[in-house]
Amino acid sequence: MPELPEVETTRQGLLPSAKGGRIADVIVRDRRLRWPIPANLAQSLIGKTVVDIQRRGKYLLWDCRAKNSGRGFLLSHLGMSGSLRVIDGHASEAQKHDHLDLQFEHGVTIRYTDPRRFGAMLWIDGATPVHPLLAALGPEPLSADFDGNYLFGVARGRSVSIKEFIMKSAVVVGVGNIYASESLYRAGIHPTRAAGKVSRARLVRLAAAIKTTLQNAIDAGGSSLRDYVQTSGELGYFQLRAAVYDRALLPCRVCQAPIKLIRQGQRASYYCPRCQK
DNA sequence: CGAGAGTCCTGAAGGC
DNA sequence: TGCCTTCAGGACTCTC
Repeated sequence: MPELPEVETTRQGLLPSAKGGRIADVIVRDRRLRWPIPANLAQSLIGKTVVDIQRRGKYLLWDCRAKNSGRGFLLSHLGMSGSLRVIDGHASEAQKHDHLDLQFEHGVTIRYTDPRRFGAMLWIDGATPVHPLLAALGPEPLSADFDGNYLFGVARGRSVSIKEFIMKSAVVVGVGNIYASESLYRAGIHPTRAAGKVSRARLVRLAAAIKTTLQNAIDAGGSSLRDYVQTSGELGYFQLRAAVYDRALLPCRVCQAPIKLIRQGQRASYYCPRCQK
């Protein structure tokens, strides 16, 4: 499922095909996503040029402008099974879960596929990307705004586990279940420890671990599970060798202790009982 | 306000 | 072989 590295990889994969391209048509096959695709999405997009694609957390913001008739943003999210890929031409042999096509004047189609339909395709009208979904988001994990001191400040008094804490989008965006476990392992922090009880020094390590883990995955082109599809349409692959994720009972790569699997907030958590305190 | 549970969805995997 | 159950997961939304 797409985590931040996959979303960033997708953004980078789409840019060369989309940037500067003018949208000729929008084919909507199924509106039933996380929220229904708005009825005005197609008419809002058609005739506009995609001048840039930005990322905020796991959301993509497609900056769309028309010469005379305004500006707006396509707000997209891949959910957990969504993908966007570039197709040459406007061929329409759509498969079962191909819910939306963006057809460009220069002959390229960008196709959105999402079997579980947890993703989103929304429209923001106007010159600034303001939207309720974006209003309460925390800092970008790879930005200078995010560091151990910031984490320490927002974690004070919080009894929620550190693992669930770093997965909250209001704390920091883009840290999903896989990278939460991987980052905590790298930082040597036990996932069930209360967020407010982790020392400043250890949160400094954690923030650094999150940055390293995400950046490594981005550099590798995005790791993936099961049904992630790259923008080129190739199947996803594990570029990042997981240290703990999905390795229950397998030996820790450092100390050989069997990796533990527990459940936190209805999510699987993996950790090394010896390396993480 | 925070914490925890519920919710959407489909496909894969496991049990019988 | 086939049906049924369970699980997976992002993140919003609701309840207490």
